[in-house]
Amino acid sequence: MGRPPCCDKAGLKKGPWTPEEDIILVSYIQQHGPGNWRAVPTNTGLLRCSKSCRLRWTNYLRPGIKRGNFTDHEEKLIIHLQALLGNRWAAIASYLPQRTDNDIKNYWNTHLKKKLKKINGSESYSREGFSSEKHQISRGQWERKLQTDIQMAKQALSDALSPEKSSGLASKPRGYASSTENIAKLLKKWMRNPPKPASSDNMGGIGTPWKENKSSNSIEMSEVFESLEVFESFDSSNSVLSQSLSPDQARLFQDESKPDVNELGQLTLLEKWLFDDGANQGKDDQLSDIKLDGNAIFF
DNA sequence: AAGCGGTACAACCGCCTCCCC
DNA sequence: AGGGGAGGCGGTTGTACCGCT
Repeated sequence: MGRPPCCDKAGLKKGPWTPEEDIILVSYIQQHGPGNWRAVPTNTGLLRCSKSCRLRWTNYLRPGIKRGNFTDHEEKLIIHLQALLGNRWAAIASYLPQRTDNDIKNYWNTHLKKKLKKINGSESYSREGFSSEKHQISRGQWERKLQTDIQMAKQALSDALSPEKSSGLASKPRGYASSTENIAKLLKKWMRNPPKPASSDNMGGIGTPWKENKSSNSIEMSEVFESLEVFESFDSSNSVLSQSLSPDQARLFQDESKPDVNELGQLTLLEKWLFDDGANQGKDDQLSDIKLDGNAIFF
């Protein structure tokens, strides 16, 4: 007797999630908190496998997720981090707490890959990312850019990890109201744009009612951009990176096309900077306020 | 106006890692 | 210490939408 399959094919529903399912999932998580995903389908009656529930939550329903266009800064940060970490989307996503790994992965595959190919030409860009030997940006420039982005990421990360500022990512069972609002919002949209009657809907679903209506998001998004513009103006003139790096350490950031043992060191260093550098808390406090406001706008 | 191709993104699949017994 | 199971992760696919011809 093997292990009970987590995704028992028989009787399980696949395909797009319906609003009803979302509501059931969210209300369950409101009560019990995320985790113990195996118990979720059993306790909720959802005909979904535990993985599917977890994925739906983490990629879509979780509070604090920012949707829509990626900002320039986010884009650059992703590019830098991808160069550093390779296709470790979860690790990259941890530096952009409002984005999911899936989102980042999709964005990379659909936008950035092509963009970088265009910019750098096929020679200097490989499937893994940059080949830094041929990278056109000089090391100094690149370090400065990275430094700026790291400052941003640091703040975002500390916000996400800070209990009082966190938008509820921690595993506390309470505090998922924003998620409910999220659902309510989506439901409104869904009511406004009800799905076309599916002629051959044998998946049991109702098509893809959830596709974000891009035009109807314009107001929200402009607000988001407003708040991020402050982000953009963030002055990162301190040279944390160059000051805290020995030449050897700095070299770690140079050649990166394939994750290897060194890379763990890189990640550790990166995280060290993100967490340890408390010298710029003044700026960070400003940013925290901005971000809090931003969250208030999002949800 | 219709058809077609490209793009974006949600969701699935299968492997891997970590934790618990 | 070893095995089993749950959760996590990255790659890939399916499909709806959009713009161009």
